Amino acid sequence: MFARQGYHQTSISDIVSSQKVAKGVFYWYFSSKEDLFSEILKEAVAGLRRSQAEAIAGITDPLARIAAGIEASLRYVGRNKAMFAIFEQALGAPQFEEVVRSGHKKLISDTVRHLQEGMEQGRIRRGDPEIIAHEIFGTMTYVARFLLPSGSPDDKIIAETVRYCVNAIAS
Amino acid sequence: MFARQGYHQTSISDIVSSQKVAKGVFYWYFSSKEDLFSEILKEAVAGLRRSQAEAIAGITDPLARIAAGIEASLRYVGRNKAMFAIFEQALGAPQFEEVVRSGHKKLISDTVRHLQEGMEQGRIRRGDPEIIAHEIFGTMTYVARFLLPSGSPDDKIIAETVRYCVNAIAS
Amino acid sequence: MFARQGYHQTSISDIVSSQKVAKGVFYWYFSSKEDLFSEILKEAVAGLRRSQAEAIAGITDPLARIAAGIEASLRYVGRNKAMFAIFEQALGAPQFEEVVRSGHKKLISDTVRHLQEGMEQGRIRRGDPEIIAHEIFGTMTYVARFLLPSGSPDDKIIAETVRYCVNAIAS
Amino acid sequence: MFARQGYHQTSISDIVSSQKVAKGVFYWYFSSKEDLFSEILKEAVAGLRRSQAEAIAGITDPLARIAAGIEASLRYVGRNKAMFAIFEQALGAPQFEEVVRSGHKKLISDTVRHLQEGMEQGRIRRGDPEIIAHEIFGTMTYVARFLLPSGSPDDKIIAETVRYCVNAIAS
DNA sequence: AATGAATGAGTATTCATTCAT
DNA sequence: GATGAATGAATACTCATTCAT
Repeated sequence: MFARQGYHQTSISDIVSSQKVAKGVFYWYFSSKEDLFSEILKEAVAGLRRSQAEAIAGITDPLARIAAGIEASLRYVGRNKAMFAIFEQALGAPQFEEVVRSGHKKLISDTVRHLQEGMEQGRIRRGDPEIIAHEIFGTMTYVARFLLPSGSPDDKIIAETVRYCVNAIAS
Repeated sequence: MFARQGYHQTSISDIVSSQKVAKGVFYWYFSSKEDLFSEILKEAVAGLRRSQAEAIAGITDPLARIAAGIEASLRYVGRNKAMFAIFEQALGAPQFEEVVRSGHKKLISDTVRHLQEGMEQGRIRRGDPEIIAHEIFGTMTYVARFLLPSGSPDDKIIAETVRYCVNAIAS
Repeated sequence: MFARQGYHQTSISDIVSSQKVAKGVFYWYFSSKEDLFSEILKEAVAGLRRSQAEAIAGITDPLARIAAGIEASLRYVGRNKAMFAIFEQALGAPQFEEVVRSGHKKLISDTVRHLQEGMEQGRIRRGDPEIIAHEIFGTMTYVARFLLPSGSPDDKIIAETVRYCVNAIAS
Repeated sequence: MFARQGYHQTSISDIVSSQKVAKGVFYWYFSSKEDLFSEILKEAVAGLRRSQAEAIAGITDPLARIAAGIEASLRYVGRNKAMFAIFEQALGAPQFEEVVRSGHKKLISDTVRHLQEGMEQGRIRRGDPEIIAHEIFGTMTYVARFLLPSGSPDDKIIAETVRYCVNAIAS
């Protein structure tokens, strides 16, 4: 509901009545509306990291790992569009700044590690890995936001995006 | 104020009292809170396009035009962080979907034109220009969102980002 | 309404609908329910002090001033039973401790002044004026609380109370 | 907890968790929150009467009995400040009017008996014993409320209060 | 006897918007 | 053009109470 209607447009009333439970139950499990939203946010980040980790398991080449990570991420987001929409809402809201920052840091530092390794091995061009990680992340995010919901086949979009990022960073 | 506190955390009261005028004045100039926000949004998009247009004026090589556009955009966003923060808030809110979509379409189609020209001239690798335009946009956006507010010098970040995008699309 | 139904049993809704105004008006004039209650409290104390001051104006004998003050207070409370009931509710409530304390201090110190003067002139027996002031106050308060609302004629009660206090403190 | 935080600020949750039992237990022993509060109230009145009865046992002079009763009451309240605070909260609340009234009636009629006897024996000045009993009660109550919690030594306050009341009613 | 999850009515407060002056 | 008092729908959150286990 947060994804569909937005955080502010979704009332606790909406939430509990959609689950056919009384209002009190909500507060038995969550301390506030913000709390629920944060939980979803954290779960979204955790899920994304899990699917990235699975995808790169066993791949030794750092550049290939990054490519696999991008593909896995886009597929994950494709399957969990609601979670992604929620993430987006959190971006602009001061009250979720902290959760967003912390999620980001984790995701970025995962990528930074592969980038550093790749640079050392000469597979990835030299540069500030922190900046490059953000660039990759941004590429993925926008594609996910504006293209995956559209009609065009995901596979084509995903392949193009992987190619874009690999070109951008390969040495 | 929208940028600093968020759309919902900013009340009409806050706005008018910061300008030392009465509430009625607000409704003399804007039909609603949403209207004001949309105006700011449209102005942000227009400003970004203007600075892109200025930057690429006189450049004939399409790839160079894109590079110049990216640099100009990042500089513009760096100078107008508040506007950017507002844009971000609009992304997650259903009520601004339309304005966002329309702004995006304009920005994307500006880039698509250069990409198509570049592909025809062999300066830019073949691919779906629509997808590539989104990729470029996403790269810029994330960098703007997460790196420009940080302490590190903008020039370094901008140079790295231009390089990233050019590598990604050059043939 | 606070006096009749109690602070917690009186909702903002009750208050505004009794005045046939919308809920928002309440918050235009008072910042909260607590604020309204505090205002009433302060007004009650101010009114009591005013009627005491009027009653003792021109009386030179300190003991007579105290007697006149007691009579005036009881008559005031008799005329403003609602205000008194409100004061009583504030006594037990932690959130009004401060207002109560400050009101009390004023009323007590008014009396303390007369007591000291009376002791110096030998009209009033020696003793801790602070304690005696509380004793007088308590006498009045309980009488007001439990006897004035009853059927019996006020004059008799008031006369008896004045006599009680005067006996208690005269030298 | 009622004394410290107030009746409304104390939830059943607070109560049961402070005792490390589940909510259900509360309703096994008490039928409602009001019920618990009333029980405490009644117990407070009973305790006060018990300590008065003990104090006056064996004293034949009615005036001395009253003096002993006042001293015993103040000492009891000094030892049971929480109970007293609870009594005070009940004063303003319509839902406890009945319990308060009934407690009062008992305490007042105890005193009235001694007063009548004292008047017959010429030890106590003539007057309406009902009114005088309230006056005595009020004196004690306010002293208890505002002076006993303060730092000053209880003995001095108690002695002064006994003197005040005895002066007030002695013939 | 005891647990604690579930209920749902109740309530203070906010705020976009209007409109008589 | 401007004021600011008034409107009232909307909403997060609390908490006494119940009851299946």
